[in-house]
Amino acid sequence: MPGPRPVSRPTLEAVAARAGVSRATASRVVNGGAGVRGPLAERVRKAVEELGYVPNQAARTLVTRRNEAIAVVVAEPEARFFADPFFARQVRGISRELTAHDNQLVLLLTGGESDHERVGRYLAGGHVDGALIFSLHADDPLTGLAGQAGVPVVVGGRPTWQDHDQGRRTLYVDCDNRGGARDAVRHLLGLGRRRIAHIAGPLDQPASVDRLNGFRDVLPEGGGTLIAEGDFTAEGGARAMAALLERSPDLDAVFIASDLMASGALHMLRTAGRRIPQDVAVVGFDDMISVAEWTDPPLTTVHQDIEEMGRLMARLLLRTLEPPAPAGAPAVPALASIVTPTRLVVRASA
Amino acid sequence: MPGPRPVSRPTLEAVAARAGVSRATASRVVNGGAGVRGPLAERVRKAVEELGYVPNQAARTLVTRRNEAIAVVVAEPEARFFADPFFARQVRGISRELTAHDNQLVLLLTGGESDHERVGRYLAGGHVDGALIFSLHADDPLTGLAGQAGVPVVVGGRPTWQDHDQGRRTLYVDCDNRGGARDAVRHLLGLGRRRIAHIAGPLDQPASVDRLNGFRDVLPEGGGTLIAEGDFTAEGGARAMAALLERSPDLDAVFIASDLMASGALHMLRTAGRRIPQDVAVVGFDDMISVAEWTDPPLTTVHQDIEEMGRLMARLLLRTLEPPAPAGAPAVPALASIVTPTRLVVRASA
DNA sequence: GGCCCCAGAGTAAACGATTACATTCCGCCG
DNA sequence: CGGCGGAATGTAATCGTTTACTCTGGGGCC
Repeated sequence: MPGPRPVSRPTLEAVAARAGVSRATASRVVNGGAGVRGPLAERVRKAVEELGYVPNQAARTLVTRRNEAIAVVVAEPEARFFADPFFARQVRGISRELTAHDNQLVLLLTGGESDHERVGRYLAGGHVDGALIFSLHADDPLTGLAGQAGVPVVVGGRPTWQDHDQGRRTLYVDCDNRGGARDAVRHLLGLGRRRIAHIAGPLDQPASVDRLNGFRDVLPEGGGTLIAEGDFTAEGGARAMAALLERSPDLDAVFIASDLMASGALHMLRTAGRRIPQDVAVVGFDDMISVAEWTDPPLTTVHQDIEEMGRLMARLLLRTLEPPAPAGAPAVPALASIVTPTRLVVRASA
Repeated sequence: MPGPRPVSRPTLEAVAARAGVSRATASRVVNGGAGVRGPLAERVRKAVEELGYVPNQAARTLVTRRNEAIAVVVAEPEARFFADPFFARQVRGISRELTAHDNQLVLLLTGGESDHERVGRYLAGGHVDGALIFSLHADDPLTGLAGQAGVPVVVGGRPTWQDHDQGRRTLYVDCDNRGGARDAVRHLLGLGRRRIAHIAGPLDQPASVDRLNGFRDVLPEGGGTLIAEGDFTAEGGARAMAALLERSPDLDAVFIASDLMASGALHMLRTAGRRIPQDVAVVGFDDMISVAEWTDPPLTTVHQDIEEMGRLMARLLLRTLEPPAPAGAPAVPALASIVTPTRLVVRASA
């Protein structure tokens, strides 16, 4: 037996009737009450209260063309992405910022190619005012889809195709991957290490490339046998570590492009009988506390403020949506992509 | 400079005009085309194609009172909940099921008390057709809010207040926590362990209580000094383990109510010089692969199919929303809460 | 004291779809 | 050959808001 059929919610009409005013006046009060005299406004507010009136968003959207909702689009060709705490945190920051501005968060998880069409349709359907896009790989068509649907976009992480016209224009928020990597490697040098290896993430992802470039900024000669490519999983980290140990048994430090890979690598190093940090010093990247603090030993790593990045993405997008400033207004700073700083957190592994 | 102002999307009116039919006919074709003759329908479809028409959801919702959207409400008084891979997986299952039925997922993260009012307003506003609610604690008013807003609800995990009238009626999806716990403890018994301890989750959460009850089903005498309460974090697991070791230094096995706590406990056991599983056998709960497979040694644990649970939640809710079957139709099975089975996965720790 | 003007309130026209109901058309049966 | 019925199509009401525009009344200025 289905529950009680939801009683039809009161409409603005009902509120107006109860307060003895016109629908227009009631509407004005509900939306801030500018231009309505005190006592009248009060009557309307009372009626709203008594009836438990809540505006019907569909009707409102229909006329204002505003949804007060933004989409978070997540490409997850591999299962990993969404389960990644990295992403979860970022969504949390986004949610905070959005609800602070009374916007809703619509989550779009896309699996394969077929889903892209669905997402495109959805964005084009005008369900949301803007989109925050996370895609793992270089060739992801999602951003293009959104753009051509006329939906403003901010992407998470630097896009690869900055050389395109569209790429250059695309707003993004990223952390200072390259600078963070430099700090990590300098720290290892400071500890007196001289055979420093690197486990990179998949090199079709800009973050991986940037971290690798940071490594090379400090160690231009560090090449070939001291670099291995992982896949941002613990298992991949272990495999890469094994490969490095075989090729360069004398390495005395590793900078690893993610904490998760680092946890796998630590595992492998222990298995190979290396003591950490005495024999091999290890530095990770991300500062995923649930990982970094609980490895054995606790991981020295490059911290990035993930939640803040999410917040910034949302803020940037919302600003994009604001109506262009009136002529006389104080000039707002132009909208631009954001790169947040990183910070080395020293624990026991290096 | 803002991008190109989004060109106004074509309306159904435009499609109708181009196809040379009335709006009504065009609408019928767009919604499945029942009762429209072949050639006409074809003309309409062509017009849709050429104009790139996408129905305006707001207008549609206004008249049908259907949103094709459901809310996922997550109480996260502590930061932990959302970052928990457990939850992420469940959302993934939900998303799969929803998009398979062309429904959208609206994510509502609620922080403190103040947020509850916001969520209540949102649900009452008729933005969504139903809600999936995850709350950590017993006294969470979210379910009540939704119910009183007339929005159908399915909750994740058994609610505590099953004794209430409302509680009994509330639909939920949970895994067989109690049975899983029994299997875990029986496994330890089978290994010849006799001093078996338990680290429980916070006992204001039903899942924790059920797992504890499963433990007691098998070991009714297992009491006092062999039970400690954790908080589902690795750190809390470590603390609880330390307490147990102090109170009962002779314990030879632990069943721990979550993998994350287990990882902390393993850490503590090693620190205390215990070999695993020789000195102390350890069984976890959840089978969070990213945790359980990478502990040292890999963790024996109780597997639950989290993604499937998410899928089931969504399916159950969608079924609730279906119009009541017409009189003559084959009787559909009554809607009921679901308890999914668990399965012991044996790795190296026990 | 008359006028102008403006702020405050009301009227009504959108917004873009769905759908009950009216109309038309056609084939078929008696 | 006329009328009947049902399927295909069109007409128009409706959903609940916002907002441009009109109307009203009263205060300030000359």
